[in-house]
Amino acid sequence: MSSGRASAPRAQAPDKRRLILDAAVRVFARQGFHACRVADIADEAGVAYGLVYHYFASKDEVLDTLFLERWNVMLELIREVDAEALPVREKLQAIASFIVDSYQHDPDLMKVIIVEVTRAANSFGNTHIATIREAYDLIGGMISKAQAEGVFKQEIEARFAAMAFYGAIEQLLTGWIFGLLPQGDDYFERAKWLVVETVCGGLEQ
Amino acid sequence: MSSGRASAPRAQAPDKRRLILDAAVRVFARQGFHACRVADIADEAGVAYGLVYHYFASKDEVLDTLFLERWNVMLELIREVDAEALPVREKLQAIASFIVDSYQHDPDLMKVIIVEVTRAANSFGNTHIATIREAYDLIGGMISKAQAEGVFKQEIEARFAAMAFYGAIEQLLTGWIFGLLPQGDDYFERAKWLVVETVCGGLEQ
DNA sequence: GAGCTTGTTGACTGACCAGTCAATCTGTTC
DNA sequence: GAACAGATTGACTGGTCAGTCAACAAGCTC
Repeated sequence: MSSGRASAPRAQAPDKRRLILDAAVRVFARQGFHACRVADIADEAGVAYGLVYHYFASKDEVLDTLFLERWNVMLELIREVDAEALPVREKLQAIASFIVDSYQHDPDLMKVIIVEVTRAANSFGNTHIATIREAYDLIGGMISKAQAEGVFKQEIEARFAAMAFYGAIEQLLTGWIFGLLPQGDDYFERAKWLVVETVCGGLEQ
Repeated sequence: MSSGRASAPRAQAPDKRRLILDAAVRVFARQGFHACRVADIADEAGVAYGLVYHYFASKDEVLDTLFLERWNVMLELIREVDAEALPVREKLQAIASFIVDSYQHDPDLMKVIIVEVTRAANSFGNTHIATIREAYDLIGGMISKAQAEGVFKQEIEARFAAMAFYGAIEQLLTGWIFGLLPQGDDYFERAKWLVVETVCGGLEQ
């Protein structure tokens, strides 16, 4: 132990950049983006104040990074699902599951993304509107296709239905975030099913 | 005209308090609560900076007032509807209509309420959580009753269904707020119907 | 019109905090 | 071990802004 060989790349050298990002998630979730100071992030990460600015150009960029990292994973999943030849219901099920799983896996991160970006019409939401929109459009496309195939009713505009579907999921997460709905593996599983059952049941012919 | 009789209560003396509240709605909607300064509100209202603090204890209290004014009207409507002997679908229709009408009538106010309060888990959302919850609980009660009557399926937890329903509506408003969905009288009418059709269709036995 | 209350004004202050920067440390190369 | 690059530190600065306050105005009462 102690000094050790200098050449050995200290097993899993703590990636400070990652450390800062993870700390930021906790701080943003706890205090909110606006209410926290950059110093809080540095303290939480156990690094010096200035190091945050070595890795990120600004406080905003930290949040941007967190959001894009996760949202892009979701977009990729949606595209993959979309490419497969599955019934709409299963496609929507996969999306709902992914989002709920994301929350189950890292509630803080999802809280930050939803509260500070996805729903923040005056700040980050506006910055990332194009990226956010992509998800809505992809879901809208799935629904539209299902309508063309005669699986879903024609009378309900696909774009609107997509928003309603996504909004229903996000509001379930919001319920968990606010402590308004009971949590736990069982509830998460049922929620995935529930939202698809509800929305698809209403959309099917 | 000119000086006029001093005793006459100047026809509809401009209620400065109201003037400030209305100006605040516009400013909050345009710039966001955090990004705007109290001076912006005063300027928009055409009054002196200090007057804001004559009528309100803080910047926060201005937003609190706006939120409570409107949310209480909605709670009252939900309670009224709940008291009547109507089919669930019509009750939910009334609620969806009220919310969409509210947006149609004053989009800025609804934007502020949704973006700055209802979805702000780290600031005002937390402060008003009890008041917000009341609405969810009332809707949950309606759904629960419909389940007991055999109109809605039992398998879907009422609380979760209520959140999904409310979330779907709010997301439609969000779509309008972000400019992602087309607006106009026709779309508003269709949206009211759509959200109820979708959700009720999925919940009914 | 004196005296009171309430409304109105805007300059000022005190705290806060994002972002800068010069200095120091660590590791690597030749 | 000199020389260099990148990582790390934290004190400091410059600007911002919520909230205060002392003064002035307007209306009301007797």
